[in-house]
Amino acid sequence: MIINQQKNGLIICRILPNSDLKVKCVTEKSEDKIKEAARRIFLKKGFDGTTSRDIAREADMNIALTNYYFRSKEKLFLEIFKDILELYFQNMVSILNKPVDIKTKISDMIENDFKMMNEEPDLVIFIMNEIHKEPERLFPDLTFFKQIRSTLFCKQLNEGIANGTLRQVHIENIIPLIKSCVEFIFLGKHIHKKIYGMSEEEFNRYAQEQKEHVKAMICNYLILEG
Amino acid sequence: MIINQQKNGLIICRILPNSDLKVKCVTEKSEDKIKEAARRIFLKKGFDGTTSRDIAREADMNIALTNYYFRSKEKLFLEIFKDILELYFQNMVSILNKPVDIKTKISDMIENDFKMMNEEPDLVIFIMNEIHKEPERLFPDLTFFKQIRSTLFCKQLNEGIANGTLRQVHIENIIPLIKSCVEFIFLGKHIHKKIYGMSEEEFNRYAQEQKEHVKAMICNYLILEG
DNA sequence: ATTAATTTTAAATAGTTGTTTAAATTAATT
DNA sequence: AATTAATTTAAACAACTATTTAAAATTAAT
Repeated sequence: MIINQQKNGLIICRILPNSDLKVKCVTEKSEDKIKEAARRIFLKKGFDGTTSRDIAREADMNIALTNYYFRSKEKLFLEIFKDILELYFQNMVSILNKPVDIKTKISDMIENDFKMMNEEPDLVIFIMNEIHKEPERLFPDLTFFKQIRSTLFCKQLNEGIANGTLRQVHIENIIPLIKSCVEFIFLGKHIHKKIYGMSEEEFNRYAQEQKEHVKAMICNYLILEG
Repeated sequence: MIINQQKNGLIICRILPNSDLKVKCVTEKSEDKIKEAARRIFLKKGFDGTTSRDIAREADMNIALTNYYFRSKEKLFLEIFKDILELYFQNMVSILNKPVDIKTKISDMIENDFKMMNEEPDLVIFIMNEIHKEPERLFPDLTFFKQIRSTLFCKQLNEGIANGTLRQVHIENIIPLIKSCVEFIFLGKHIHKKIYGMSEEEFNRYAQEQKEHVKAMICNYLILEG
């Protein structure tokens, strides 16, 4: 048997005519295929805009399988939503805990947000919109939220305030300052392009500019000179 | 006839028994009732989450009337969406044109955003989400967008940059800085309350704090000290 | 007062929604 | 190889969707 690994992840097995080998194609589990397809569609269209048939079509699966594996559209959504929320926050918390100085950390946070908004442009508006529409159903026992208050960043902030190198700002004030300025222009990407007459390339340049302004502005404000 | 104007806008007319006067009760036009009801529901649930029956129920009108007056749910939505976009932008442009110094104007912008987010908490997330989902259908001939580039604020910014009192920042960079920090914490109001364990009152205090930080931070950055 | 136009109504349209069924197929276990 | 379990299928379900119809009720015009 000759095996050629291909670029796109497929494995092609050429079996000799007189071989008694059998090939078991271990394809992705149906459950996972559905969940990934649903994630894509939910992110793009939101819960209300997504139909069971949209998901089945995207996953290339029979319409009944969503309910076979996940019991209902709602249950599937809640599973996916929890994953997305955890991803979003774990990412943030792990940067807040990095052993670097506070200026670098602010820069890292902003760079990370910038990267995320480019790679997953639907993610933040999706989270915000779904929570805004129905705040209660989407917060089960997500205790990992409280982690932020015990991150290294929080400790660094308090120390800096204590020894007079940082301005007296609460953690809940400074983090939104860091996150909002970059995320906002991506949240309203189409509006901004329209208002200021920017092409895709021009927007990208503009977003880069904005990123640097935000870094400078926040550090200017937070870090006290002499 | 004795007329008493009431607090809630109702007018009560008491007609004397032997009077030959007739009272014509000019109630709100059905078309307007539907549009206003639709506006409320669309803002709360979004286009996909709103059904024709939701609108009819909210307006207390027959289900067929929406299509009688507006031809379709889509047409009604587009009309309302255009109104909302214009309201949002005209409000902003009129502040940008106010004959006050740039520091006051930044403060006014932030105060206005703060007020708006409190009074119409669904407005900004609604605009962003609907445009994000379907950018093309929602921009017909909205040329009023370009107004921003010719506001007094823009002129003041360029003058300040020219005479060295202001940092060299493009208009498209500074306006999102002003708007994002306040709007963002309201966009994610429920998330922020959850993360930092805030009650409604605590959130309001926190939002006030944030507002003042943002004012100071932006002015610090933009306005260069002698 | 009669006619014409407008507005409102209940009912029906055809299509879509999330979900279920029961049979068919495949895989795992004995 | 036979039996059991797990997966997949096509078809159906009732409820709901946006929209239309045609008749009724109301208002305006003559």
